[in-house]
Amino acid sequence: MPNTQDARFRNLGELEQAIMEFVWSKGPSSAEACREALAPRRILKDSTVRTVLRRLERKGFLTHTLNGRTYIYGAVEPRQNVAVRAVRHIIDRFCGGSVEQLLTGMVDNRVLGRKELELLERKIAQSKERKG
Amino acid sequence: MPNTQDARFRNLGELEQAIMEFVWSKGPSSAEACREALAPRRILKDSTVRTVLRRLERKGFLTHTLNGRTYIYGAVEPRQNVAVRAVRHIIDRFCGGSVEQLLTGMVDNRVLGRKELELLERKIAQSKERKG
DNA sequence: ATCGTAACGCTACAACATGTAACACATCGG
DNA sequence: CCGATGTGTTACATGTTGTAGCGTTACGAT
Repeated sequence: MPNTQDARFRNLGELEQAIMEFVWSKGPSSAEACREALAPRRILKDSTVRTVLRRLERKGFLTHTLNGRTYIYGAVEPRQNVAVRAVRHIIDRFCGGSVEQLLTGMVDNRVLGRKELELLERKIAQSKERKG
Repeated sequence: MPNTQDARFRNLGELEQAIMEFVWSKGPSSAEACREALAPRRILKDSTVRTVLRRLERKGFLTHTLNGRTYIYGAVEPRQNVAVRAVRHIIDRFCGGSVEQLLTGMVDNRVLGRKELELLERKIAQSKERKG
């Protein structure tokens, strides 16, 4: 039985990750732009970059528009949304869907420390104002 | 270039997940116990279960002790720690290591809602009492 | 001591994911 | 019409995961 998980919940590969990172930071970009951006660290043929871009599009991370006959790939969702979706997936898988369990664990593991809690406190206050 | 990520940051496969789930919920268990637990949903040869258990041990999710000549596999870490580690990994990859970014995203995406924020508020209060 | 059985590791294989690229096709400008 | 540019197709190596066959070893009953 193959892995049935939706691709968007799986980890991206290293190169996929790097390319997404670039598109997220620089905005919609051509294949060539991606290739050049990666060039300092890894030399890739453009067909390589193109293949990965196409795969990322098929997986739902990117879409392209046309500029002349050049594909401009842009992220479907901002980084943060992808991160949140991934986290929600973890919550479902490891915490029985309970966000609290995760938060508790994060505090216990000092991933959420004093500073973050105080930030959240402010955010809670804001949220209360906004919505009643 | 293969994927260099530490195994403990990768998603577990479906069967691996199921087995971890069982061990986490029922505590240290033999291969047979695992097999029987999964049996209602999927019929597996014991060599299958054993292989996966061994892999999980190699990956650092399980350890075994001996009971007679039977291996008893127990989780190295509780679920929540694994979840938190996975989340931290996401934070590093998608949020530039900033927990705040993730939390903000979670609020924006309504993964953290009113209820959770209030729970966190209490937790913050507790934390303040405890540590000064 | 012997033999079946329980428990284990080793090896293998198919399916899929990912990095990587060669090549072939289309098209735009000169 | 030709080369440069941009794209899709196909392929292949390596690694992961699900699945299992087999061979080996040791324990308990005869």
